[in-house]
Amino acid sequence: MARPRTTPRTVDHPDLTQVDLQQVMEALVDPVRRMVVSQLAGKGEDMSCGTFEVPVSTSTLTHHFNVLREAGVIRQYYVGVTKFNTLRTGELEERFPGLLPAVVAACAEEVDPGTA
Amino acid sequence: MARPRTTPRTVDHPDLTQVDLQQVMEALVDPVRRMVVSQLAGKGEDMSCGTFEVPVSTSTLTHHFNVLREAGVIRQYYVGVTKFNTLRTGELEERFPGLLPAVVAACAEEVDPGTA
DNA sequence: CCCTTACTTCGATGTGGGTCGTATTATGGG
DNA sequence: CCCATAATACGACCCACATCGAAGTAAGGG
Repeated sequence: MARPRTTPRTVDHPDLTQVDLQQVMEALVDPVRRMVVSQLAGKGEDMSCGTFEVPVSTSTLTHHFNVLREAGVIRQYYVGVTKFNTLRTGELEERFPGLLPAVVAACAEEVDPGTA
Repeated sequence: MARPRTTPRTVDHPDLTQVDLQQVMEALVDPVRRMVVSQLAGKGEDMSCGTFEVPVSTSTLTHHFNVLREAGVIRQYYVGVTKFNTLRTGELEERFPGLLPAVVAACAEEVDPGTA
């Protein structure tokens, strides 16, 4: 019986009760991180880290994902060598009602003023 | 007939159409500025600059008022030597629906978790 | 096994912004 | 007129953070 070569890579996520507004605001104030959130919300499905359209290097992008994850905005999980990202929409809504939708809507409106 | 000694002091305010999300987010990400916004929203009436409870010097507070005003979050006007502040609630709601209420609610919830 | 793919880690860098103290200006009262 | 009050302007300081490139690690395919 083959023992697993390595432990499957896991990712830690904070409970939303232990995330405060300051953290979320700091996560959402960066334009690149808002792009990530906006693209996740727009796509409606999980996206791998490499598929985001952002004007920064991959190492910088890794940093942004960390910030978003630690602020409880996104959830991440590995599938093989690829890391996927989801918005923690429902949990965030419970913790900070209306906040994420308002920001996402404002992002969308800036990208395409007609759509809103 | 006494001519006015000086022109009455006026304050410039941006039109909300020329304020972008980045500016508003940057304005609201600072905890001191959120205290200002929160106290304004909680009080329900205009407040003079000196009546806010914030843990910074008056010169720093002046800076925060400037940032909030330039981001279109507050409106300021002089009455004699005193400067008053109002939230531009309605205009902001039109520009970024739901954003200010969500932030204000989150602030209030942090200060007093029971009230929400 | 090696190689590629996908992402991370680390260290260095630069800059923006929050902070303060001091000096200054504006208004109103005595 | 002079002074007190309210707030601003200015300059300096400091630190957090976004950014990058280069090197590292982990999974999977041939």
